Amino acid sequence: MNSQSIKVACSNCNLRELCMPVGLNAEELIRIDALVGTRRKVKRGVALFRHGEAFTSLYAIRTGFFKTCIATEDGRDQVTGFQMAGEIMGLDGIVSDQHTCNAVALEDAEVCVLPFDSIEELSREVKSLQHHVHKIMSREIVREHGVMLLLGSMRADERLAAFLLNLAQRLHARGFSQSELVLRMTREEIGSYLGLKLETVSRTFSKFVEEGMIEVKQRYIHIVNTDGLKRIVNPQALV
Amino acid sequence: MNSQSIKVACSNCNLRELCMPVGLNAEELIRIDALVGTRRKVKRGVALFRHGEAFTSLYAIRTGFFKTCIATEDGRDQVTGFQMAGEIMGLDGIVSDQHTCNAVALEDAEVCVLPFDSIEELSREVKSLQHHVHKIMSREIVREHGVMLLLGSMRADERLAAFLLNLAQRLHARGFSQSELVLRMTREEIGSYLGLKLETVSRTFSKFVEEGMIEVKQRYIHIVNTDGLKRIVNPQALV
DNA sequence: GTGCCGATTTGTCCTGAATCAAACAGGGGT
DNA sequence: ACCCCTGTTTGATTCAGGACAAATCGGCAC
Repeated sequence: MNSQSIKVACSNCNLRELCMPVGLNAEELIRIDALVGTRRKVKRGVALFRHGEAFTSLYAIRTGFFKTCIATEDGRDQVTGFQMAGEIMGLDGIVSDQHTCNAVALEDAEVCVLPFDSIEELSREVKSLQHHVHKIMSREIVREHGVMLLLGSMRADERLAAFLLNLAQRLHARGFSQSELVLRMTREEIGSYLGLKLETVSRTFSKFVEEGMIEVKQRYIHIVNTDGLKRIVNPQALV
Repeated sequence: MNSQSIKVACSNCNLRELCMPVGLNAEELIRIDALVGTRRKVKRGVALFRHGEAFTSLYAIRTGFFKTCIATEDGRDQVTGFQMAGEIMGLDGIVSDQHTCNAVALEDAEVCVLPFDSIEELSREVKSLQHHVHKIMSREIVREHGVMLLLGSMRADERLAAFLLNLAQRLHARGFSQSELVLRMTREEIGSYLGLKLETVSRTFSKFVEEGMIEVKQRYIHIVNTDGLKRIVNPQALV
């Protein structure tokens, strides 16, 4: 067993508290090490999978940052999410055995390939894995409910504030600062996700800067007034 | 075994081709009959479950029509979906062991209560059930992607056309006409789902009537020109 | 039948975000 | 160091949908 094969295992992955193995005990953890068939590196700008491709596996992000988006034949394009280390992609493919969206790396990335057959097989034996898989899918459904709320009923500034707070919170859970972040996506991609045009995103950033909520230097964002942003999203929340 | 207990079984439910048992063979079908713990009648306007309540079961709709919606403390309210016979509700509750949205009956309804513990238990033994549960969750994720596309990038008339076509298609799959339908929800609920105000929904209906696309009489809708509606949603689709 | 009330339609005006346009970075390659 | 190209900012204008208001409709209780 060389150092490479040791590394390809959930049990010594530093993301195990965030990723597939959450909630598993030591013994179960060892059992799911076998889930990770291979690793795959994905260069910035390259698709991990595309709409229409056969679905075989879920993907757990080890490093890097992705967007998922759906594109219609008439040229519409909607970013459906941004994914970071420890998050699972590919759930959309299960229902029809083919992917229904594109997953594109926004920076050089590495993913663990989790063959779905193996996940189902092991899920039948390891109760806590089964339940965790259900939770992962349920979490995605709930996340999307939140996006629907955002898209259906929020103003531009509310959407952007919610977006920044969400990103910061997820990065914080991964050990990064909760007030400083580097955006991996363009203003246009943010706009697509939030149902806004890139100019509106840019203007709203500028407005937040004027109001002293944040500092912006290109993709770098410093959240100066977290409570202020929270108040924008939900005026009642903090009195 | 009386006639009542015979009826409480997937194997003689006329929705078995649409509901939980899809893809199961005769033997498996009998095994999942035991899943249905009880039936529950829900009067129009009453909540089957509410945000914050403990999650214990999924619900399969036998008869009736529901909406699911999330409400925020600041009074925002977003309809996240409309559900009809054969569809499964409650998936949002798995991740945190409590429901995160409200499910309200839009007409008198009856649901099958499927204790989630039992589903997981049986899923570990019946492969095809396991896979079907995964598909149901994946389908919901994909559906929500579609709603995100709609909310993020479509105009009012495109949203409403897509909504009508989707309803008609689902009703058709249940043996109803594909061109006539009776809306179970108010203009306001449609608007909430589509990210529009009720006045805009009403105006857009009127516009469709003027253009000869549909006929409207209160909640009754007759789709006169399906292709016309499809062209509104996607101009490229039909040449 | 009458009256009430919620749902819907329609009208008018207004506004937030889109559109169009132009200037302005900044980074990478040569 | 230079240029090019992509991404971003900012300005001016437009417009789709929202907000507000009023009229109409229909069902239901009495």
